[in-house]
Amino acid sequence: MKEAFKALADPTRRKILDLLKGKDLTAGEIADQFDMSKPSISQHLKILKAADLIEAEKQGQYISYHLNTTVFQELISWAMSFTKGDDTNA
Amino acid sequence: MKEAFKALADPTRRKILDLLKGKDLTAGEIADQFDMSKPSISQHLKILKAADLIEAEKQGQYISYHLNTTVFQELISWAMSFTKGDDTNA
DNA sequence: TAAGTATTTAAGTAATTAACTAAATAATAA
DNA sequence: TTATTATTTAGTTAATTACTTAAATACTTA
Repeated sequence: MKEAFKALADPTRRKILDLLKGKDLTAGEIADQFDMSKPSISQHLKILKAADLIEAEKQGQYISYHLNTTVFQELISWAMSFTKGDDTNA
Repeated sequence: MKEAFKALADPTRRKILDLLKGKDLTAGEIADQFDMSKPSISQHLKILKAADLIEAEKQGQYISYHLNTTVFQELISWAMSFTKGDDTNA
């Protein structure tokens, strides 16, 4: 989760996650949505992958990215522990 | 939420939030839990407050801090939108 | 009012981050 | 094999962040 919190701090990376909602996209398709160089987006993808928020799948000369929901679920549990008399994460 | 994501990226700030689970604490009581200068903790508290994750209440010469759960709830909704065929935040 | 305690603000610095361009790798197509 | 396309890695730089110490502010008590 430590990595995920840092990964989520950046607005470009959060927008990438939004783009991946519902549909998988290649690195290039993702980069096309930003006014930023492809290497910069590649770096962001690397950070999101290291945080286990996304997964990559090589398809020929393309690399397809998709969401990995497990860390989002952990995040929900974490946040819920602050909303009640819950001491799950104590 | 933008501010909250950045605030949550730092482990010291996440630990402060954990300390505030269940009980309110003064700035000094919080600082005592860390091997770090009081001004540094004060800065972290300022960032958490700016992100609406905590609220401050002046009590005489002390300042008492407590959690504000609203942003945590927003965070839960946000994270949930990634876990299903949900397009709430689309 | 003067002294002490609690906390913040200010100013400076070292480490980290996010961007860039150029070069490398990998797959496909001619 | 050579060229083209897709993507990443490497190296550099500017901006941001997280700390520090010193000074300022605010309240309490003698």
